[in-house]
Amino acid sequence: MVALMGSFERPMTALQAVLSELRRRLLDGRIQPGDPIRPDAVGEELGVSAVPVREALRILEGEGHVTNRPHRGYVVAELDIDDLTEIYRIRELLEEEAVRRAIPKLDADDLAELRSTIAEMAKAGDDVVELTEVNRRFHFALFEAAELPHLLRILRMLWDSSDRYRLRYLITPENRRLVQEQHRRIMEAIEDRDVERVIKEKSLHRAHAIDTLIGFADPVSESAAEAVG
Amino acid sequence: MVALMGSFERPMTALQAVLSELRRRLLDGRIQPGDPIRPDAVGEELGVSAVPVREALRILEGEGHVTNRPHRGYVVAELDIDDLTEIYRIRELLEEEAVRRAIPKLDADDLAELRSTIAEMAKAGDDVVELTEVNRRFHFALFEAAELPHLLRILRMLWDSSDRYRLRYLITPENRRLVQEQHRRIMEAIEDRDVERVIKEKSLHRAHAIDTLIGFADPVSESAAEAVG
DNA sequence: ACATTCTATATTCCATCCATAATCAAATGT
DNA sequence: ACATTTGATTATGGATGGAATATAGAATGT
Repeated sequence: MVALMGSFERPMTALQAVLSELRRRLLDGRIQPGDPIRPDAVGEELGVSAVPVREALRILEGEGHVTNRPHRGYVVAELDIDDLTEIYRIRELLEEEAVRRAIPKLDADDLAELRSTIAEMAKAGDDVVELTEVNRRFHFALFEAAELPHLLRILRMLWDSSDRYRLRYLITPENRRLVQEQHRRIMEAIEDRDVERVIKEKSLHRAHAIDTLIGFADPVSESAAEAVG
Repeated sequence: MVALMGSFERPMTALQAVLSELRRRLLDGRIQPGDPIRPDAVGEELGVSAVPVREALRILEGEGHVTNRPHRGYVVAELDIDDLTEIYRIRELLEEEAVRRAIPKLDADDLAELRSTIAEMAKAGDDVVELTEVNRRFHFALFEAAELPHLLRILRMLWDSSDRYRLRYLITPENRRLVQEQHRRIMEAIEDRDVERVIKEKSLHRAHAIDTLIGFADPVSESAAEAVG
């Protein structure tokens, strides 16, 4: 048998379908913070039962997207200014480590991948969802080279939980232009294998984002309650 | 109505019961890395159906304790030397931040809590499971003072995923003695509000643990596959 | 009028049952 | 003898229905 291509069309489970649909809705704002999510209703809408929906919600709960209180259901989590600031601080700590490990390991393919995402970004134009995804691919193409699976997992979690807010950052044309410029500067530093400069440019990138994001976020609400003991 | 005590005896859901039972078994080694976990079998054993077991497994999957491949079931994840090293490195980065933020905020109650865990530890004697739990309470009593919920969540995840191995570290009387000594030294630095010294002592504490743990771990297996896409 | 208890409703949580995908062994063909 | 295909078995993933819990509103008492 020949080596079959990258990832074959596996029969998608209902869980996977529901999960990616809920993620999309959380990202594009069709489901808002504070909204309750009713497994039965979602299931009916998507043509599945409540069971796989509940499993999807457990996963989203683990990622911090929704909160659950026993017998009271699921609610979309809110991130206030403190939450966003904290998440960006953690990202700063972990991404610096990822970059340090990644830069020396980058091979030709990785560099090509990075350059191509920059090109894609230019082509994406004003499609904000697309831009958010490409932006993410750019940064993770770098992180992945570090070959630190646990670190990567945590970074994915952190990006996931703030994707929704990052999308709003890209709504203004001014910010879209700026992001492209910053990516180019980061890319130059990467090509020079200048670790410290990459870290610095990425810090500036993050700093501008978080400063703007803070304007969008809810002033300060009490932190979402823990769950499931 | 009077304010009712800390946390009232809520009617535990089957999910919660299964989840804590599975956690216990993962911790004390009754379920070993590589073992498959069959929802139906576990459910029958615990007197519940497969449904809540599967939800519990989704949560454990999110925490990295088990892996799942669609239609192929759940398997307890293995941590090799690389995994443990990586996890301890991430802990180092994040715990340093937690300590920096926590120390200035510690109040009298927090200090009392910390001291009491040290006393408990002395009393625990040779009960390794108990010691593991108290050890954990000591460190998290400190981290919690930082009031960084997301950071705390990640740290809990990291500790969870390596609890199993940490327990084996405490099996030798020599290590048990050492841990007590190290806690005392950390405590002294805390009482002096000497941030840098706390960080340094905690680093030594971790370093000794990871050096020993590496002896227990599997040499190197390929990393566990991702899941659920 | 206010607080408390009772009742009705909605929704969660879970047990049972079933369809489908994956696995293993036997059978077939080259 | 070896690879491939077929068929039987097992466990997963999901649908349906029902018991238990929380919530909101009505009824009752002070």
